[in-house]
Amino acid sequence: MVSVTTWNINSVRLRMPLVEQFLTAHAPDVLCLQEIKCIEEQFPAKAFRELGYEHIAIHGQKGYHGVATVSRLPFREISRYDWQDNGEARHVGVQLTDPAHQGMVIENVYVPAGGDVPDREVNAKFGQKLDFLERMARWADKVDQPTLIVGDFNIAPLESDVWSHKQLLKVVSHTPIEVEALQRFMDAHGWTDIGREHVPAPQRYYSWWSYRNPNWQTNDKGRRLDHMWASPDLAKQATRHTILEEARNWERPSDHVPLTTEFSL
DNA sequence: ATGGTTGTCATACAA
Repeated sequence: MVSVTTWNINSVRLRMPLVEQFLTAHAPDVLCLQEIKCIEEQFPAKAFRELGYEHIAIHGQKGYHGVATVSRLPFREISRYDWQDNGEARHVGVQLTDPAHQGMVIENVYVPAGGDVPDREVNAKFGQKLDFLERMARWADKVDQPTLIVGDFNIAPLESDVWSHKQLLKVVSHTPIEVEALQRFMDAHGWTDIGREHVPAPQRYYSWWSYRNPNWQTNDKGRRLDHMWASPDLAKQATRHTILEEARNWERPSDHVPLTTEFSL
Protein backbone atom coordinates (compact mmCIF):
# COMPACT_ATOMS: atom_id res chain seq x y z
CA MET A 1 0.00 0.00 0.00
CA VAL A 2 1.13 3.52 -0.82
CA SER A 3 -0.75 6.55 0.51
CA VAL A 4 -0.32 10.07 -0.82
CA THR A 5 -1.65 13.31 0.66
CA THR A 6 -1.91 16.72 -1.00
CA TRP A 7 -2.35 19.84 1.12
CA ASN A 8 -2.04 23.54 0.35
CA ILE A 9 -0.54 24.52 3.69
CA ASN A 10 -0.35 28.33 3.23
CA SER A 11 3.03 28.77 4.97
CA VAL A 12 4.72 25.58 6.13
CA ARG A 13 6.75 27.42 8.79
CA LEU A 14 3.68 28.93 10.46
CA ARG A 15 1.69 25.70 10.30
CA MET A 16 4.31 23.10 11.12
CA PRO A 17 2.43 22.19 14.35
CA LEU A 18 -0.63 21.32 12.26
CA VAL A 19 1.48 19.32 9.82
CA GLU A 20 2.93 17.36 12.72
CA GLN A 21 -0.55 16.75 14.09
CA PHE A 22 -1.66 15.48 10.69
CA LEU A 23 1.37 13.26 10.08
CA THR A 24 1.21 11.76 13.56
CA ALA A 25 -2.48 10.92 13.23
CA HIS A 26 -2.67 9.87 9.55
CA ALA A 27 0.91 9.01 8.54
CA PRO A 28 0.64 9.01 4.74
CA ASP A 29 3.70 7.65 2.93
CA VAL A 30 4.04 10.79 0.83
CA LEU A 31 2.93 14.36 1.58
CA CYS A 32 2.76 16.98 -1.19
CA LEU A 33 2.59 20.54 0.13
CA GLN A 34 1.78 23.69 -1.81
CA GLU A 35 2.25 27.33 -0.82
CA ILE A 36 5.14 26.61 1.50
CA LYS A 37 6.02 30.34 1.21
CA CYS A 38 9.71 29.95 1.90
CA ILE A 39 13.06 29.25 0.31
CA GLU A 40 14.66 25.85 0.57
CA GLU A 41 16.99 26.92 3.42
CA GLN A 42 13.98 27.96 5.56
CA PHE A 43 12.08 24.69 5.09
CA PRO A 44 11.66 22.78 8.39
CA ALA A 45 13.41 19.67 7.02
CA LYS A 46 14.68 18.56 10.41
CA ALA A 47 11.16 18.34 11.84
CA PHE A 48 10.06 16.21 8.89
CA ARG A 49 13.06 13.91 9.24
CA GLU A 50 12.30 13.42 12.92
CA LEU A 51 8.77 12.38 11.97
CA GLY A 52 10.19 9.75 9.61
CA TYR A 53 9.90 11.74 6.39
CA GLU A 54 13.53 11.53 5.39
CA HIS A 55 13.14 12.04 1.66
CA ILE A 56 12.50 15.67 0.78
CA ALA A 57 12.20 17.58 -2.48
CA ILE A 58 11.74 21.35 -2.18
CA HIS A 59 11.08 23.91 -4.87
CA GLY A 60 10.77 27.13 -2.93
CA GLN A 61 10.95 30.87 -3.38
CA LYS A 62 10.97 33.83 -1.02
CA GLY A 63 7.64 34.69 0.55
CA TYR A 64 5.26 33.30 -2.05
CA HIS A 65 4.16 30.06 -3.67
CA GLY A 66 6.58 27.14 -3.44
CA VAL A 67 5.98 23.38 -3.24
CA ALA A 68 7.59 20.50 -1.37
CA THR A 69 7.18 16.73 -1.40
CA VAL A 70 8.24 14.73 1.67
CA SER A 71 8.19 10.95 1.92
CA ARG A 72 8.85 7.96 4.14
CA LEU A 73 9.55 5.95 0.97
CA PRO A 74 12.70 6.59 -1.03
CA PHE A 75 12.36 8.71 -4.15
CA ARG A 76 14.47 10.67 -6.57
CA GLU A 77 13.57 14.16 -7.69
CA ILE A 78 13.01 14.10 -11.44
CA SER A 79 11.71 17.52 -12.49
CA ARG A 80 10.90 21.13 -11.70
CA TYR A 81 8.75 22.59 -14.45
CA ASP A 82 8.15 26.30 -14.88
CA TRP A 83 4.81 26.04 -16.66
CA GLN A 84 4.22 29.73 -16.08
CA ASP A 85 7.55 30.64 -17.70
CA ASN A 86 8.22 33.39 -15.14
CA GLY A 87 10.47 31.75 -12.54
CA GLU A 88 7.81 31.11 -9.89
CA ALA A 89 8.17 27.89 -7.88
CA ARG A 90 5.04 25.88 -8.60
CA HIS A 91 6.07 22.31 -9.36
CA VAL A 92 8.28 19.46 -8.24
CA GLY A 93 8.20 15.89 -9.53
CA VAL A 94 9.54 12.75 -7.84
CA GLN A 95 9.66 9.05 -8.66
CA LEU A 96 9.52 6.31 -6.01
CA THR A 97 12.66 4.23 -6.32
CA ASP A 98 11.82 1.02 -4.43
CA PRO A 99 10.88 -1.60 -7.08
CA ALA A 100 7.87 -2.57 -4.96
CA HIS A 101 6.24 0.74 -5.87
CA GLN A 102 6.45 0.22 -9.61
CA GLY A 103 8.27 3.47 -10.36
CA MET A 104 5.24 5.55 -9.42
CA VAL A 105 5.75 9.20 -10.43
CA ILE A 106 4.24 11.87 -8.17
CA GLU A 107 3.90 15.37 -9.61
CA ASN A 108 3.16 18.15 -7.12
CA VAL A 109 1.74 21.31 -8.69
CA TYR A 110 0.40 24.68 -7.62
CA VAL A 111 -1.55 26.25 -10.47
CA PRO A 112 -1.61 30.08 -10.28
CA ALA A 113 -4.80 31.53 -8.80
CA GLY A 114 -5.21 33.88 -11.75
CA GLY A 115 -6.19 37.20 -10.17
CA ASP A 116 -9.70 38.61 -9.88
CA VAL A 117 -10.88 39.43 -13.41
CA PRO A 118 -11.45 36.48 -15.78
CA ASP A 119 -10.18 38.31 -18.86
CA ARG A 120 -6.60 38.04 -20.07
CA GLU A 121 -6.87 41.39 -21.87
CA VAL A 122 -7.23 43.31 -18.61
CA ASN A 123 -5.67 40.83 -16.14
CA ALA A 124 -2.29 39.39 -17.05
CA LYS A 125 -2.47 36.87 -14.20
CA PHE A 126 -5.52 35.24 -15.75
CA GLY A 127 -3.66 34.86 -19.03
CA GLN A 128 -0.71 33.33 -17.19
CA LYS A 129 -3.05 30.82 -15.57
CA LEU A 130 -4.47 29.77 -18.94
CA ASP A 131 -0.99 29.56 -20.46
CA PHE A 132 0.18 27.45 -17.50
CA LEU A 133 -2.66 24.99 -18.18
CA GLU A 134 -1.87 24.84 -21.90
CA ARG A 135 1.79 24.05 -21.14
CA MET A 136 0.65 21.38 -18.68
CA ALA A 137 -1.49 19.87 -21.44
CA ARG A 138 1.45 19.78 -23.86
CA TRP A 139 3.52 18.07 -21.17
CA ALA A 140 0.73 15.60 -20.29
CA ASP A 141 0.51 14.48 -23.90
CA LYS A 142 3.99 12.96 -23.53
CA VAL A 143 3.57 11.34 -20.08
CA ASP A 144 4.36 7.64 -20.54
CA GLN A 145 4.83 6.37 -16.97
CA PRO A 146 2.29 5.60 -14.23
CA THR A 147 1.82 9.08 -12.81
CA LEU A 148 -0.14 10.74 -10.05
CA ILE A 149 -0.45 14.51 -10.35
CA VAL A 150 -1.77 16.29 -7.28
CA GLY A 151 -2.05 19.75 -5.90
CA ASP A 152 -3.93 23.01 -5.78
CA PHE A 153 -5.26 23.34 -9.34
CA ASN A 154 -7.15 26.52 -8.38
CA ILE A 155 -10.06 25.37 -10.56
CA ALA A 156 -13.33 23.78 -9.46
CA PRO A 157 -14.49 22.19 -12.73
CA LEU A 158 -17.87 20.62 -11.92
CA GLU A 159 -21.12 22.25 -10.88
CA SER A 160 -21.06 20.27 -7.64
CA ASP A 161 -17.47 21.40 -6.97
CA VAL A 162 -18.78 24.80 -5.85
CA TRP A 163 -21.44 26.04 -3.45
CA SER A 164 -23.31 27.83 -6.27
CA HIS A 165 -22.58 27.10 -9.91
CA LYS A 166 -24.66 30.03 -11.09
CA GLN A 167 -23.14 32.58 -8.71
CA LEU A 168 -19.58 31.52 -9.50
CA LEU A 169 -19.75 31.31 -13.29
CA LYS A 170 -17.90 34.62 -13.60
CA VAL A 171 -15.65 34.08 -10.58
CA VAL A 172 -12.07 33.04 -11.30
CA SER A 173 -11.74 29.31 -10.45
CA HIS A 174 -15.08 28.29 -11.97
CA THR A 175 -15.31 30.18 -15.30
CA PRO A 176 -16.01 28.11 -18.43
CA ILE A 177 -12.74 29.22 -20.06
CA GLU A 178 -10.71 27.82 -17.15
CA VAL A 179 -12.77 24.65 -16.96
CA GLU A 180 -12.21 24.10 -20.71
CA ALA A 181 -8.45 24.64 -20.33
CA LEU A 182 -8.39 22.12 -17.46
CA GLN A 183 -10.38 19.69 -19.60
CA ARG A 184 -7.74 19.96 -22.37
CA PHE A 185 -5.13 19.03 -19.77
CA MET A 186 -7.26 16.07 -18.71
CA ASP A 187 -7.79 14.87 -22.28
CA ALA A 188 -4.09 15.20 -23.13
CA HIS A 189 -3.28 12.17 -20.98
CA GLY A 190 -6.68 10.72 -20.12
CA TRP A 191 -6.26 11.34 -16.40
CA THR A 192 -8.70 9.88 -13.91
CA ASP A 193 -10.04 12.37 -11.35
CA ILE A 194 -9.62 10.15 -8.30
CA GLY A 195 -11.57 12.49 -6.05
CA ARG A 196 -14.67 12.21 -8.19
CA GLU A 197 -14.20 8.46 -8.71
CA HIS A 198 -14.57 8.06 -4.96
CA VAL A 199 -17.07 10.87 -4.30
CA PRO A 200 -19.12 10.93 -7.52
CA ALA A 201 -20.85 14.11 -8.67
CA PRO A 202 -23.27 15.56 -7.78
CA GLN A 203 -22.25 14.78 -4.20
CA ARG A 204 -20.90 17.73 -2.26
CA TYR A 205 -17.10 17.80 -2.33
CA TYR A 206 -15.10 20.90 -1.33
CA SER A 207 -11.44 21.27 -0.35
CA TRP A 208 -11.22 25.03 0.28
CA TRP A 209 -13.22 27.62 2.21
CA SER A 210 -12.21 31.30 2.09
CA TYR A 211 -10.83 33.00 5.18
CA ARG A 212 -13.11 35.92 4.31
CA ASN A 213 -16.12 34.01 5.53
CA PRO A 214 -15.68 33.51 9.28
CA ASN A 215 -18.76 31.27 9.47
CA TRP A 216 -17.29 28.91 6.92
CA GLN A 217 -19.02 25.85 8.33
CA THR A 218 -22.47 27.40 8.60
CA ASN A 219 -22.39 29.07 5.21
CA ASP A 220 -20.37 26.27 3.59
CA LYS A 221 -19.35 28.37 0.58
CA GLY A 222 -16.66 25.90 -0.41
CA ARG A 223 -14.95 24.99 -3.65
CA ARG A 224 -13.04 21.88 -4.78
CA LEU A 225 -9.77 23.47 -5.84
CA ASP A 226 -7.44 20.63 -4.88
CA HIS A 227 -7.16 17.50 -6.97
CA MET A 228 -5.54 14.10 -7.31
CA TRP A 229 -5.45 12.83 -10.88
CA ALA A 230 -3.85 9.54 -11.93
CA SER A 231 -2.90 7.75 -15.11
CA PRO A 232 -5.72 5.35 -15.98
CA ASP A 233 -3.94 2.13 -14.95
CA LEU A 234 -2.67 3.64 -11.72
CA ALA A 235 -6.14 4.99 -10.93
CA LYS A 236 -7.48 1.42 -11.01
CA GLN A 237 -5.25 0.69 -8.02
CA ALA A 238 -6.66 3.53 -5.91
CA THR A 239 -8.49 1.87 -3.06
CA ARG A 240 -9.50 4.74 -0.77
CA HIS A 241 -9.83 8.53 -0.87
CA THR A 242 -10.40 10.80 2.11
CA ILE A 243 -11.03 14.51 2.64
CA LEU A 244 -10.00 15.69 6.10
CA GLU A 245 -12.56 18.46 6.39
CA GLU A 246 -12.03 18.76 10.16
CA ALA A 247 -8.59 20.26 9.46
CA ARG A 248 -10.34 23.50 8.44
CA ASN A 249 -11.39 23.82 12.10
CA TRP A 250 -7.94 23.38 13.58
CA GLU A 251 -6.29 26.33 15.30
CA ARG A 252 -5.02 28.90 12.77
CA PRO A 253 -5.87 26.56 9.88
CA SER A 254 -4.92 26.61 6.25
CA ASP A 255 -7.86 27.60 4.04
CA HIS A 256 -7.38 24.23 2.25
CA VAL A 257 -7.79 20.75 3.77
CA PRO A 258 -5.70 17.62 3.12
CA LEU A 259 -6.80 15.02 0.56
CA THR A 260 -5.42 11.49 0.72
CA THR A 261 -5.50 8.56 -1.69
CA GLU A 262 -4.37 5.03 -0.94
CA PHE A 263 -3.05 2.76 -3.69
CA SER A 264 -2.68 -1.03 -3.59
CA LEU A 265 0.93 -1.02 -4.76
C1' DA B 1 -21.74 46.90 -5.89
C1' DT B 2 -18.66 46.16 -2.03
C1' DG B 3 -15.89 44.13 1.36
C1' DG B 4 -15.04 40.58 3.84
C1' DT B 5 -9.30 37.48 5.88
C1' DT B 6 -4.63 35.73 5.95
C1' DG B 7 0.60 35.46 5.32
C1' DT B 8 4.90 37.51 4.05
C1' DC B 9 7.55 41.28 4.04
C1' DA B 10 7.90 45.68 4.82
C1' DT B 11 3.70 48.70 3.97
C1' DA B 12 2.10 46.36 -0.83
C1' DC B 13 1.08 41.97 -2.97
C1' DA B 14 -0.74 37.46 -3.60
C1' DA B 15 -4.36 34.50 -2.58
